[in-house]
Amino acid sequence: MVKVKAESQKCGTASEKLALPDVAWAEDLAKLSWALAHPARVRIVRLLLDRTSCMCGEIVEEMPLAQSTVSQHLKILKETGLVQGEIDGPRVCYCVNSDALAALKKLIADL
Amino acid sequence: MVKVKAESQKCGTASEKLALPDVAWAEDLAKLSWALAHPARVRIVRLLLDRTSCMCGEIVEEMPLAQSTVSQHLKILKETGLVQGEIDGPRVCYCVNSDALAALKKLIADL
DNA sequence: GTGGCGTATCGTAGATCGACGATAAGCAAT
DNA sequence: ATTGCTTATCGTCGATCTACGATACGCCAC
Repeated sequence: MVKVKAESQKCGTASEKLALPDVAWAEDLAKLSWALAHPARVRIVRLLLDRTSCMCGEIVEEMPLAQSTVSQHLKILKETGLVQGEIDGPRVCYCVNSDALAALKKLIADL
Repeated sequence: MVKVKAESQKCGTASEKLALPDVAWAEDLAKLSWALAHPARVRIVRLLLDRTSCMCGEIVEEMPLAQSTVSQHLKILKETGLVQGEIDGPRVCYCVNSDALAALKKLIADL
């Protein structure tokens, strides 16, 4: 839906520049894309989608990575908003933020 | 903020393993996502989509980056296959590879 | 060929990532 | 309060990214 006005002219005039909102838009998409820019994070998201929720320890078992490394990836995913964790006693139950995922899908689809 | 659903579901003993193809799939998606994991590259792709094709020099003028930096971003985009450049005399006309873009859209949409 | 234009590559420097082990922090049960 | 389990953070290392200027390459026009 974030359509940009058509400046579909020939590659002759460099007069047009990207609108300011476009910069923020690019940063949003870049941030979300960056969250998925590592295979481990992609697999984590996939895992959470398959299970709807999951503990950190289980993710660790699925991947050849140390617990601290997985925790860091989860932190990144949380910072981008793609994943959220709910404290459940001594554990944390992670799940995908479907709103953020939908936003990413829309940004990509509207590309 | 966004709220999360109940944590009641215990993530019991389902020690499922990701299928092997899933690893390759994750790497593919990660690679494509990585291409868009930088605002400059997002803007480049957007610019190319708006114009269907564009020279490197024009991209440079649209962004506060040196020509060599833009060239490096273009190289990354080419390596991922999202963008391709046609040599047109002394210049290079870049355009988005719609197949690769469609592949990315599908990978994201199927998430 | 020479010159000029557009692009790619090189080399460098600073910042960030990705990985790990070690350690701290939080909560439930004893 | 102490123990045990789960997760987060710290500190560090090597690798990679990002940016830039400088330079090399390719292609026309002259």
